[in-house]
Amino acid sequence: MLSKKTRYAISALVMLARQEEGKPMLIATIAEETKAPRKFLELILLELRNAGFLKSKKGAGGGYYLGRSASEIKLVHILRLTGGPIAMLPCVSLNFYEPCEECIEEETCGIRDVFIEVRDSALKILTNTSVADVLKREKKLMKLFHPGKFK
Amino acid sequence: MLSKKTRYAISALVMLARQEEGKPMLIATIAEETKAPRKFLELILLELRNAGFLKSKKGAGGGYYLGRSASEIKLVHILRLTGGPIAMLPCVSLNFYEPCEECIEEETCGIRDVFIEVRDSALKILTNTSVADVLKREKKLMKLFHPGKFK
DNA sequence: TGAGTACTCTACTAAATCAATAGAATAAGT
DNA sequence: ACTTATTCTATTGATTTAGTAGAGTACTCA
Repeated sequence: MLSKKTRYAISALVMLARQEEGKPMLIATIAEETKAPRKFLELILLELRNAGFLKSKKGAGGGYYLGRSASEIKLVHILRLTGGPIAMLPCVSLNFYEPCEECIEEETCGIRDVFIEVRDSALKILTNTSVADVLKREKKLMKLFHPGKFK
Repeated sequence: MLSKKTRYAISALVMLARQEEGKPMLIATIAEETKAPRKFLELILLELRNAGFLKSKKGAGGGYYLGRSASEIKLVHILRLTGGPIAMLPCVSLNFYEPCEECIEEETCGIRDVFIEVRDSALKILTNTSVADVLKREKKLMKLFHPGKFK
């Protein structure tokens, strides 16, 4: 399961991508719209900023805006930054690897072999999907479920 | 990430499948080989038994043995039983579903849409892989890494 | 230039979950 | 009967996640 932290991070980035134009948005506004506790969100936005995904402006008229184009920010980057390992076992994690305590020999472990496959299939989707793609999906779904509101 | 509980459950089942023949195996033996704490493993085996994956015999010469053929026990069954949701978000979980608190409308949520795809790709592998398949993979890997020991 | 706005940073606390332990009860075999 | 071994309930400890508090810093605009 993704942590709330990761969930809020994705929501915030999608939100800022929707806004586009590079216009700064207040933490307070993002918090309200994504239903994240304001102070908690601050920490998350800060982390995203330090990693270069966001930029910020202080003072009146300030706020957060995307630090790079929405199509360059892949979901896998967000997950990794906010600490969620993608793999289901430590011994198959690329970025949070830890040797398996239970099995005798990693290379010949059948369990590990299966979960490498699971990891790869998830990774493939998450590395190919950007924040911009999420927006595209959103639009596609809107047309599908509320055809009247669009043409 | 899978919980230790799930990890121990899979290991135990694979272990018992390797033994086959329906000969009962002591908790103590399984615990030793899978490096699981004995008392903790007891709880897990009990749960597997109550779900029908294992059978047990009390008294001298007793122990645990497979309750059904190794090829019928799919990994997805074990994960679900021992409590690990497969999905990365509650709102896309088939067995542990909870409505999303953050988004306005589930059907048109782009984030959800992506994670449905991730879930399905994992599910496909886990429903198609049985404990028997894990053993097969193990053997294949053994031949690959230790070709001398086999013919 | 100064008043107010809004991000930045460090430290702490609360809650939930996971992992493990303890010990008594029950059942089966010899 | 006595030993072996599973069954079941309850409790504890450790770790992680989620959220809170508050002081500090930088910037904008009038």
